[in-house]
Amino acid sequence: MRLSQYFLPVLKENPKEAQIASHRLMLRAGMIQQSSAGIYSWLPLGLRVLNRIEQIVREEQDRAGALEIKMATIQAAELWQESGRYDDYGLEMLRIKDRHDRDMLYGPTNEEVVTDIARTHLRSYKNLPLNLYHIQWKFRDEVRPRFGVMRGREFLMKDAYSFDIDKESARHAYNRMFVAYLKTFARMGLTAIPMVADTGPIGGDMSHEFIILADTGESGVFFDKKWLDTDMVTDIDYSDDLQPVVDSFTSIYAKTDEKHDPDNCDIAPSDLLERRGIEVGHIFYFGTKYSEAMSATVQGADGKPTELHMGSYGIGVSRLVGGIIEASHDEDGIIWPESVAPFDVAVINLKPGDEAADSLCEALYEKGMAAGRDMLLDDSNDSPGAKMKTISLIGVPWQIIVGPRGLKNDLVEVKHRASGKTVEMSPDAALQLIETSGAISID
RNA sequence: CGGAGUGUAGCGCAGCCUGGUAGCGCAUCUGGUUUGGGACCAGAGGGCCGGGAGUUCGAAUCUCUCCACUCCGACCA
Repeated sequence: MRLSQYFLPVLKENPKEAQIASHRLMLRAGMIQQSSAGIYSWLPLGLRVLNRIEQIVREEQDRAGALEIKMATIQAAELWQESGRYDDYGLEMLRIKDRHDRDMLYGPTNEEVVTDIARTHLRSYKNLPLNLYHIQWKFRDEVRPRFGVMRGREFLMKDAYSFDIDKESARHAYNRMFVAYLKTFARMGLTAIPMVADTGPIGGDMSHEFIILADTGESGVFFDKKWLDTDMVTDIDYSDDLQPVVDSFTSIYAKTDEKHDPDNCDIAPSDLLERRGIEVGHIFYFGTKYSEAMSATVQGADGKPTELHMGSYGIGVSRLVGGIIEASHDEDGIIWPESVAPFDVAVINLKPGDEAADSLCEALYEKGMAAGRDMLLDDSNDSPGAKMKTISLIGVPWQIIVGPRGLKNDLVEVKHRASGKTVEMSPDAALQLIETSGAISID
C-alpha cells in the first residue's frame, strides 16, 4: 500500500475522551472512529489488524477440529422464550420489533440458535462429537461502555459450541478448546493466563477465563508468581492426550477475584500476586442446561433419547485489538507483534522527488510485495520528522528508511520497532530482511 | 442505575462569572522556501456556539427543558 493512496487519518493530539493507552492510540492511529457510545466504525488500518486477529483465531479453531458457520445477528424472541432467557437477560439485550410486530433481538450470544441447529440435525450419538463456531458481531447494551473497543456495546466475538453425548466426552471438547486458546493467544504474543472463573448467568461447573495482565484491566486477579515465568507456547498435537497439558497449566494457582478466597488459598502469601487483567477468552461447560430446556436430544447407544452435553467457548476478537495494544506500546505509539501487524514492513522515503531515493523505494516496495509481504510505502511529502512519528505511531514492526544520508554510501537504515534498534545495511541486505522478516536478527 | 462533568471550525481549547459584530493552536487550501525526528513565510476557506422554549432592545454568555457524550462506582466477551 502506498501511503499517498491510503486513508490513514492520524491525530496529533490526544482525544479527550480516551483515558487508556489502547483507546487513545487506536484513535490517534486512525484505526477506529466512534459512531456512538460503545459503537465504532473500523477504518482501514484498524480493520487490517482486526482481520489478522480474526484469521489467527479461525486457524486455531479449525486445527482444533471446530467447524465454522455463521449465525444471524438478528434472532427471533421465541427461541429465547423457550430457553427461559428472554426474561432473564435484562436490559443488556437489544430488543427489536419487526414490521409484523414480532419480537426480535440483536444477538448478545448464540446458545439458543446453535442449540436449535443441533436439535434439528443431530439424531444419533454417532453424529457426535461436534463443535460449531462462528465469528460474528454481537450487541450487548452495556450500562457503561468505556475504554474504546475494550468494552464496546457492539463487538466481534468468536463463539464456539460443543456437543457431546456425555460429560466425559464433553471434557475432551473442553480440553481441546483450552489448548486451542493457549495456542491462539501465544501466536499473538500474549501471555493469557487461564483462571478459574465464575460461570456467570449461563451456569455450569467447569470454567476458565483467559486473562492478559494489564494495569488498566477491569478484572481483579490473583495468581501464583510462577505464571510470570511460564512458557505459554505448547506444541502438543490434538491427537495426543490433552489432559496432562491442561492439568499442568491448571495446577498453577490463578483465580479471578470472584473465585479467590484469601482464607482458603493453598499457596504461600509470598508467592501470591494480585493484579488487574483483561479477559480475552472464556470457556465453560454447562452440561444440559439448554438441551434440556430446548429438547435437544440424540439417540444414544442404548436407543434412548439422550440430552446433549454442551460447552461454549468465547474469544473477544475486537477486544483483543485493544488488549494487544495495552500489552505492547510505548510513548511513541503501538508496537504490533508481527503476527497481527497491519503491515509487515514500511519503506520510508525521506527524500521524495529525489530520483535515486524514489527508485530505490519503489524497488524495495515492489520486491517486498512480490515476496508476499504486506508493504507500506511512505511516499508522502510530509516532513521527515512527521513521517517517522506516524510510522512509529501505527507500529509497523520493520521500517526501512531511505534518505540522503544513507544514499551517499548506497545504504539504507533498518529500524526494528520493538527493540528500537537501527542498523545501516545495503539495499540488498534490507531486501533479504524483508523476505525473511522476523526470521533473522538485525544484531 | 446512583454520583460528577462536558457540548463553541475536522481535532484540542479560550470566551460565559460581569449579555453588545466568533477567537487561538493544530489540521485543510493557494503560492513560495524547505527536507534525517510532528518545517518556515505570506495569503485563504471553514461556525444556526448540541436542540427547543423563555428573559431582554440585544443571548455562545442568564433561566427552563430535552438530547448527546465523557468520567467515578455497582454489572459483563
